[in-house]
Parts: sequence; C-alpha cells; structure tokens
Amino acid sequence: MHNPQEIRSRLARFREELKRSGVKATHQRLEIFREVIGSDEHPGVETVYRGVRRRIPSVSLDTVYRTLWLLLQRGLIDTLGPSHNRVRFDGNVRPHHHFICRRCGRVFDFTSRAFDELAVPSEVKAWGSVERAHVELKGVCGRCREKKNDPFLKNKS
Amino acid sequence: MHNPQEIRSRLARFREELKRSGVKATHQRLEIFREVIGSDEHPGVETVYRGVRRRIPSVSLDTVYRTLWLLLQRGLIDTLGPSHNRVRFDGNVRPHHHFICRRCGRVFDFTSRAFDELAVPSEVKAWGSVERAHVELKGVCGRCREKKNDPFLKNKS
DNA sequence: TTTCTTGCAAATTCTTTGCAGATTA
DNA sequence: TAATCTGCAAAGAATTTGCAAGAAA
Repeated sequence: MHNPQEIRSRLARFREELKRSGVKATHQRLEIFREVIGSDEHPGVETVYRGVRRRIPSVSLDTVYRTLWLLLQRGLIDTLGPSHNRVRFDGNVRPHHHFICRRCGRVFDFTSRAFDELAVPSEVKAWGSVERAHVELKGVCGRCREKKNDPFLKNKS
Repeated sequence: MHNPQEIRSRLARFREELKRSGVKATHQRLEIFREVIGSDEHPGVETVYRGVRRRIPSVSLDTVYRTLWLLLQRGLIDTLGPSHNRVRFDGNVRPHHHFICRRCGRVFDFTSRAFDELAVPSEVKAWGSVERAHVELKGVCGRCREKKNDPFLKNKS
C-alpha cells in the first residue's frame, strides 16, 4: 500500500487507537506500523525488523515482536492464516471453510455451498494451478469477547 | 473426519501415492497420517506427536516433523495459512484475497468483487463477530511447477 | 513526575540435521 | 540385499521474558 494520502490517514487513526487504549505512541511503534502497511510482501518478523532498522538503527528485535503482537491484538494489522506461531495441520480435504478467532487462535470449521462454488479468477490461473479454496473469516469468538482485558493468550493446540 | 469407510479409502490412496513417488509406507507414516485425518482440531506438530505416541510410544518428534512436511509436499494434507513456520503479517486492510504456493510459500494478492461480496453464514455469526474475510486459494505456482524435483525450499520472507 | 516502553541478554520453545542402526520393498 | 527410514542427540532458528535505564503523557 503506497498511497501517501491513505498512509497518512491510517497513521492518524493509529495514534487515536493507541490513545484510546491507553498505550503510548512511541517512535518505534509508529515506524513498525508504517513498515507493515507500506509493504505488499506479507513480511515476516525478520523482514519488518530489517526495514525498521533502516530508520531506527537501534531498534531491537524483541520490540518488533512485542509491537507486532500489539498491533494484531488491536486489529490494526492482520496475519496470513491463524495469528499464532506454530504450524497447524488440516487433514480434511473435503471443501470446508474456517472462522478464526484472532485472540485465542481457535478455528471453527463450517461448510457453505455458496463458498464452495466460487470461480477462480483467470488472473490467478496465470500464476499457478489452484488445488484448494478456503474462505477464511476472522474475528473474535464469543468466549474472547467476554474476557475483554485478558492478556493475549496463546493457543496451544 | 471420523467415517471409518472414508478413512480406509484414504489410507489406501495414501499407500498408492507413496508407492508412486518411491517413498516407503512405514508404520510411522501411516499412523501420523491417520492421526491428522482423524482430527478435527487442526492440530499442531506437538499435538500430532502426542496422539501418535499413544500407538507408537517410541516414535520421535523429528519423525513427526519430517513426515508432516512430506505429506504436505505430496498434497495429502493441508495447513492453515501458508505452510511455513514463521508468522507473516499483512498491513492491507482493504478487501483482498490470496493465492498461496504450497511449495515455496509465496503469496500473491488479488482482488475480486465476487469474493468480496460473500455473505457470512448465520452459523458463523453465532460463534463470534467477523471482522475480515479472505479467500485463500492454494496450489503450486508456475515457478515451482517447473523445478519439480527440487527440495522443499523454505520461503524466507 | 508517573507510568509505560525499550534494549539488552539470557531463557525458552520450535524446528532441523548428521549419523548409525533398523526397516521396507 | 539395496535403498530408505527412524531415533537419538545435538545444532540452529524463532520467539519470549526479566529487568534497569529511557521516553511519553
């Protein structure tokens, strides 16, 4: 995402969101956020770290980690797949879809005729062969919505 | 997936697929595969390991890792999100979708009006509040399809 | 100020590898 | 038997944590 106008407006909303939740808008947080929204490459932690270091050479890797989780918790950025680190497997090869809680990482399966019937855009066919299609819905599950102020608990399954 | 009939037929296809690619159908591989397809919980490596140990107490964690990657390469099982270990972030909050190569882990973004307009099933609304929806298409990208016999290279971004 | 954050370094946790003995085809 | 696998143990990555010094409100 490279539109300067849009970036500016997201940075403004970012400051507000931090203020609202009583979290400080530090230089590091601003730059880490800017780095992620400015990239189209779905960067990993290490990549974000390298990018931010160009502007803040003294930034530490653990601050990058802490900040990314914070942004994720606040819903300011997203992850590919479930948010937690470990790989998780799915042995179900029949068509099905997922609802993923971004707080606890729980994954709910569901089926939907409408979702199964999606046509693959020709743009995508040019990139490679598509073998599976899943819809991934993300949000916060009922259980997590209740216990609002809990620490970001890591899913262990 | 608990239908015994279906499990049997998948195990049979599993043996064939292994034979076809000149890979041995060992006891461990059978049981690891069975464990994954028999679970609805999108298990992590550790969970699969614990499950398999109930039947093969001497199995080692590294065999579980090696086997899961093997099954994944062969397309016999799937992962949630991109297959490689590291978390990857996405700062793009505008509606968009992904095509993910299951070999190299590259992720291509695309937009699609039809995909954006999917209605959230009421079943899902009962589980929690949905904030984002992405379609995830998975397959093998053009680049990876060429170099067929390359080792499973890990994406580093 | 007062409270929250950072950077450092050390600790964990997760994943991969080399190799000799065990197993499959 | 020949070619692959497995288990072990040790290495290598990735991620998290405690704490004193530093920065924001």
